[in-house]
Amino acid sequence: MTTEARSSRDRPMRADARRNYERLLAEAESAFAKQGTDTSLEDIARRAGVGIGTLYRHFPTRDALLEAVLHDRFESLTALARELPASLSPREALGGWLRQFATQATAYRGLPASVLATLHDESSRLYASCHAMRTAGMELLHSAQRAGEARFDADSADVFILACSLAWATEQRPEHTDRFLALLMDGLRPPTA
Amino acid sequence: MTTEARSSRDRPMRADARRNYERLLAEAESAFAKQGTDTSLEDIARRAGVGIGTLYRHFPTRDALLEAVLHDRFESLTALARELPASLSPREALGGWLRQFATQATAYRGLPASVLATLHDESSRLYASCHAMRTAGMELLHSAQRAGEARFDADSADVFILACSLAWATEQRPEHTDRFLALLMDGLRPPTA
DNA sequence: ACCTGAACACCGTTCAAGT
DNA sequence: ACCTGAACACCGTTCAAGT
Repeated sequence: MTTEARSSRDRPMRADARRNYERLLAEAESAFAKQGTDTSLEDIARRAGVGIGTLYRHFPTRDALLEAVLHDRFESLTALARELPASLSPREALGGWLRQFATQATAYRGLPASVLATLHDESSRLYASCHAMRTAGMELLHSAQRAGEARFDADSADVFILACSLAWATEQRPEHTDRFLALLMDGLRPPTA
Repeated sequence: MTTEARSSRDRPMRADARRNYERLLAEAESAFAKQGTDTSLEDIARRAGVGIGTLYRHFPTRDALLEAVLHDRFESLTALARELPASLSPREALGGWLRQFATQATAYRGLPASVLATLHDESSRLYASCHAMRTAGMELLHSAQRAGEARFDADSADVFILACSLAWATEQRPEHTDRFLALLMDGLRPPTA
């Protein structure tokens, strides 16, 4: 199954295999950044100087490769969601997290779509990593709701979709991130406030 | 240039050419609906029973084909934008139009992205047709702003991007269109109201 | 255990040859 | 004037053969 891909983080690898793994990761990172999440896998292998088969051995699907590239980002977003409430009001914490999420999710063109797509496919490696981040982030929504600082008629699935839409909009006009975010946050305000 | 594609609506065509044109349009419509805007052009030609060259002759680019398929939708959205203010308040007119826009833009998966992408490419046939619709729709935003029923710190380019994000979100959860729309409309409310 | 690249299937796009 | 389909370039994915 995904044993090969996993081993790179969990178990030792032969030196040449590890080197190939790292090279592929580095090239994938830069290719996704430059060309978007639908960039050519063959190109990545070529630039990394390995056969296409090697890419598939390490990353059996495009999602597996994307997950490896995104893993650290997702982890830090999860961590952020747990730290923010310490220093900010529930509403501010949610806003701060959404802002960071939108920024991170704009790193590669097409990422918001890829992230949402993965949530429909539990078998994907991206799913687990993404799910944890989503859960942590949406905990901030629940806190804000309990504190009466966010409306109740939007479940976390909705809000996560909106967060992705926000990222999608941000992708179109990065310089207006703050406006889009402000609008989303205003929309999330409880009706009576 | 685009003379061939144009001629189908403007000038007479040889009978066989017209038949091919109609068939291609019909197959494209159903292929876009079933497979999204990135569906295979070869497949469309095959289903229409014509050579791939014939598809390219009538529709030199994917956008040209998309435009032909979307033309009527865009025209009716433009018309709607002009009719709504007669019977509704400026704010309600904007909301009603956005609702219809989101619904229409969900007809084919990937459409919100295609529509936004086209606005960066003035030479595209889709551009003109899309631009007219956008202008008419965003006129409703300006009316609402003048009536004090929408905030001023969002220009029409922003709001159109948001409308596309709304459509994008709707694509993910069609059954929650109204919630997403309500949230957007609340976000557009003037701060003091 | 890992790597390679040929092989297969598929698509986008062009264009010479046909009617 | 229009149609056809072969030709070319490219990509995703698999797998037999190599070390």
